[in-house]
Amino acid sequence: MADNKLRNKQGLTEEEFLKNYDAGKYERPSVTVDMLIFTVTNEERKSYRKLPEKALKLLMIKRGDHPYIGQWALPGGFVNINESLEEAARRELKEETNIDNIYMEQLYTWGDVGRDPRTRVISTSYMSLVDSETLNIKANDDADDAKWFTVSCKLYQEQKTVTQGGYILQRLFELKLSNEEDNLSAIVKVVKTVENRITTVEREIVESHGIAFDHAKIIQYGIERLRNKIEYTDIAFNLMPELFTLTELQQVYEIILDTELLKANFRRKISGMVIETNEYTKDSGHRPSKLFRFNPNWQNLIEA
Amino acid sequence: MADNKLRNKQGLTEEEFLKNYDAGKYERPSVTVDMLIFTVTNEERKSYRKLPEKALKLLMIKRGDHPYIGQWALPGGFVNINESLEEAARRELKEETNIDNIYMEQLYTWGDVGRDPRTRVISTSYMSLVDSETLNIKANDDADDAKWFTVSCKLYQEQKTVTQGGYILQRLFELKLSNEEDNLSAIVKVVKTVENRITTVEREIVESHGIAFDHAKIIQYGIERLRNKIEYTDIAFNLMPELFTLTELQQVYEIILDTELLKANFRRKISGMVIETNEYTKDSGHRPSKLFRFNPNWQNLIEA
DNA sequence: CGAATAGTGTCTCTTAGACACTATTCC
DNA sequence: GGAATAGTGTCTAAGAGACACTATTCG
Repeated sequence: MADNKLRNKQGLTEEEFLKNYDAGKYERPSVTVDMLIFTVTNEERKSYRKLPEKALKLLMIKRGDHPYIGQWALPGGFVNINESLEEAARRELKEETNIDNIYMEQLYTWGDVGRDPRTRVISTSYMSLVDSETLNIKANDDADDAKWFTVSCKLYQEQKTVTQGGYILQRLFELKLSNEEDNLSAIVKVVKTVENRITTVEREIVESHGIAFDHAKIIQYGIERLRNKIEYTDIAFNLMPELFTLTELQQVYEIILDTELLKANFRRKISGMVIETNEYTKDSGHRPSKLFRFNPNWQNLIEA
Repeated sequence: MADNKLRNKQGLTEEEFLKNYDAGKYERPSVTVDMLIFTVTNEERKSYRKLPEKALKLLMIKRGDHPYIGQWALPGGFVNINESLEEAARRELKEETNIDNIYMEQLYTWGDVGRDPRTRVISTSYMSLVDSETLNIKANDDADDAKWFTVSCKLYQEQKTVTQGGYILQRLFELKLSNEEDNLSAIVKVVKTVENRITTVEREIVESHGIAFDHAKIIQYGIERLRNKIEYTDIAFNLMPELFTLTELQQVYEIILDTELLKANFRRKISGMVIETNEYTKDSGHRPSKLFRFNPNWQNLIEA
């Protein structure tokens, strides 16, 4: 901290300055955290001999009050004046999932003026990845209901326009959230502009059915980040149970990346991240497969 | 937006609800933006035949008031209630550099409770990259002085401790900011913990000489991001003038990454990102070199 | 010519992608 | 045997890294 004896232009020491500091001079925005809590679950198996398919799930909360009453929003809430952003995020996470110790990462801070019709709200979004076996949902107080939705986010239109000094790349993503009861959807437009060496990316919600606030944008951004990071980090293992087969791991990569991967190549790529055990799956209706665990000593080359 | 006719538990429509909404219920933090404005400049050439060396520069502002009076802080300021985060960042950028249209990217939001001794402040940091030729510094109102500092951030200690379920990787970075008049420095500790498949990264300022608030941490984070992104995106070109030689471009990569690169390999790597012109450097004291410009149609494979 | 920088060719090793093949279990 | 999944070997093409070489300008 600064030297206490220095005086400012008004002749005040730091101590005097801080005592007189009026924090109420400016009107302040509210600050919230929004949580993207992802997990991967096994769906019903189609035949007793087939493997169950996996699905990427996102936790949403039904709004019980205005605004967007009856629509679905990301879990989250206001940041208390005496807790850090991260503490607020962990608190929300605990309230929703009843789990303490899970992977969490700050994504982005959304600060547009009209985001929330109640008042000016700036929101920092966090992404959390949970293994579904460890999971146990607990409903929140100020919300009607918390439910898992199967998420998909597909690029369905891409348009590139070449300009004098660059180009405009416009992409439309269709975001779908569904479970037994509800089907939500949204279209998010992502526009990347390159003009005179300057790149800008803008996101806009074109339409939103049943998804509150600007949360469709936040979800699309989160899925994009998840897709990027799964390629060069080990975050996927946060979605896995303690022991898993390589096919299960591959399925998780496939639903997140929304592509099919070749088995042999996949296994080579992740070979350093896993440790073989001596256990095997049972009652599979076909050849049992070896179980693996995460290798915590895998060294990530790129990330900090 | 939600259906206006729906009524909440208190029997209010959305219109009625919003009219009665009391935004003042909770104490709110202040929200600021902090700008990391980087540029690359040519230093004095040592001999008339040698090429000038390049230096990575960061703009800092001398604090004219408490707290941290006399120390140096990142440019930035409070977010007004009627402007978006990004607008606030662009406004600060314009105030400091007098330039409108430059590269800017949101980095991270810092929300620890004790960050600012005046009051609770949550700050979103942005990184901007400017070509030094286009630059023209304009001093800020509430600051004594704005000055460019040569930045370096070196890893000088790395310690890995293996635990039962993972490891702890502790890294110490030495951050140095210097110009003709001032030498600032800080040591930032970055601890990566992997335990039971969960990865956590924490940053802590071990010591800070002349750098205000937690800004040493923010700078270290920004440089890390810059180093990562220069490897797989085209952001480096924001630091280049319209026309440049490949050696200049390589020098920019080298000072940011803090390593020497092999010329032939570097040229192969960036060949798709540049367009050859018919112009050459003059009066170089040796063989002139071809000038290139950025190729705006270079397709980035990874990023959105 | 020599100092300094510009610019190119090529070898090696690693990795990503595609494909084909073998192995094992249960019914 | 057949259905289903487990698991491996190998070819090819692209890329990263290291190194050596040639080219051009100015003084």
